[in-house]
Amino acid sequence: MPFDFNRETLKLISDRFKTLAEPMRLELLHALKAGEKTVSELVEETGAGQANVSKHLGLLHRHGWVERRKKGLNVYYRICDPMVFQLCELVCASIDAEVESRRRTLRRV
Amino acid sequence: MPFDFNRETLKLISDRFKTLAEPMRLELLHALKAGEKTVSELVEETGAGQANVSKHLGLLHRHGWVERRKKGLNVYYRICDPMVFQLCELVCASIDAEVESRRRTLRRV
DNA sequence: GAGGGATATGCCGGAAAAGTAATACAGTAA
DNA sequence: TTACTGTATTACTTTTCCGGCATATCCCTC
Repeated sequence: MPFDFNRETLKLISDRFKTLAEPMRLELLHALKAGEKTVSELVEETGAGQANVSKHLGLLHRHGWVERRKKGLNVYYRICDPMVFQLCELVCASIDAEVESRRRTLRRV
Repeated sequence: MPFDFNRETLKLISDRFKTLAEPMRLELLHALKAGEKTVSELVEETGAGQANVSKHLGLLHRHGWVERRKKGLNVYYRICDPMVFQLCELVCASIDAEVESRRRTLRRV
């Protein structure tokens, strides 16, 4: 077991969850699943403002979810750790479980 | 694949991450790992205010992470879906990976 | 029913974070 | 150098959320 769950560690973990707790950032990560892309491409794809996209990418980069590479005027971002998709899949499963649980509750089964 | 990642789905997923993006809630979940506990016990264990603990538990409950059971004056909370600990372990692994990555970067390896 | 303990809820102030616009910075081309 | 493009950063506004206080609600005991 690499961690004991003191306050400091819990803060680290929650910070990491917080990074994923924004639809726009998830959208960016999902867009990058297909391969590395420039900021402009991501702006185009998401329809969000350039400053906004840039800030979210910066945050994802600071937290180690994406890496970047400069090429001329462009900056290419790419997924650093595909584990993020495992996390999303687990969360999706938990959403399924929640929906199913509520269904059972409603049916009084 | 149960989900396609449209805006609505991304909102659902991010909401779920957001629920875990708070040290206090992680601490509560961790405390409940040992078994179901009352609000008072959790207040005692965490040292937080009663209203605060109650609100966090309510949020965790609304999002399907914990279940509750009333017994006399007390309300017993318990983990609903142990998957949350899988998520934490994955995040811990990603923290390790990030630390290691930064180490490599600093060493220019 | 009255009193008291356990839990939930509503309100408020402050901190954190998101979005936007404007601007600064870097790289390219002429 | 000058002009232009892509990206990052800053300042500002608005929204969201946590924590604390007071209070309401529920349930037990007497």
